[in-house]
Amino acid sequence: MPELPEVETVRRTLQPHVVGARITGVQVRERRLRTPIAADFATRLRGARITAIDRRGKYLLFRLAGGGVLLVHLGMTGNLSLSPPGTPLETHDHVVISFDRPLVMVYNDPRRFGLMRVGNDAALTELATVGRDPFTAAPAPHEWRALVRGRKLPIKNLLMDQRLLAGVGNIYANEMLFRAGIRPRRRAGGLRREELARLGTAMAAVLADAVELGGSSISDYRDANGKPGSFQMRHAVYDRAGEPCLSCATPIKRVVLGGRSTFYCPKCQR
DNA sequence: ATATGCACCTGTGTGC
DNA sequence: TGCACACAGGTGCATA
Repeated sequence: MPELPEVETVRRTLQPHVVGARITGVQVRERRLRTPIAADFATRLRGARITAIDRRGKYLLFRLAGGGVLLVHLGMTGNLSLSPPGTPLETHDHVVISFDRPLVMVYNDPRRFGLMRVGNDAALTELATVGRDPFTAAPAPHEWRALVRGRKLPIKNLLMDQRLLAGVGNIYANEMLFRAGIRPRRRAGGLRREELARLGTAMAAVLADAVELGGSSISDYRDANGKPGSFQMRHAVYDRAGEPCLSCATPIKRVVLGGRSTFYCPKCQR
């Protein structure tokens, strides 16, 4: 579920409540995430004060006083939400963190594809391969050339390569290619200069709009306050197979690229 | 090095 | 109503 705009929305909605708070309790109800939650996870968090929340691609980094980091990835169905102490827990509420204020932060994740780890920046190996963040550090036009040079894979697959551009997932790769007028299957290295320029513009616009609207709520995504996003109302192609293109009314096509559903308008995207 | 396919896990929707 | 199957926002590993 959560791609860059959703993770950024969660970060923004957590920040005012959690930054400055001290962790007073950590309850791990289910350790079996993508990588099992370490045995000393709770011990290392207890007593720590959160000084900031950063984001790198789809990762959230809770900065802890003293140099530690709580690293969180929401996977496909992960969710971080705030609630008053004493709120009944629900199925798949795997981790509950309480603070020195009347507030708890709950990690819920039905499919358990997410990740929670405590360490320092150097010890968090998963951060080593995270590429540049297209929301806070969008590639300049001349940098696109270097990103795609010699690459034969479909441009959509390249957009979703977290080692290059961290944060773009299936929804937003589809949407930005529609806005750029480029077919998802086009070989990345074969795109012309003006197409790359259009893609850069489309990427910035789609991400900005999506963050502005609080992300996309397809089924169960909510921000930290339980509020859904509304960018799904703006989806031009994602999950619209057979429906008319919003621009030319041609039926939207669905194909599979890299094992992921891919949607495009055969007329507007060349 | 690069590209692809599948496994990981639970929930939901569809068709029989 | 039950059952089988396909599919879902992501990533990592095995395989060519």
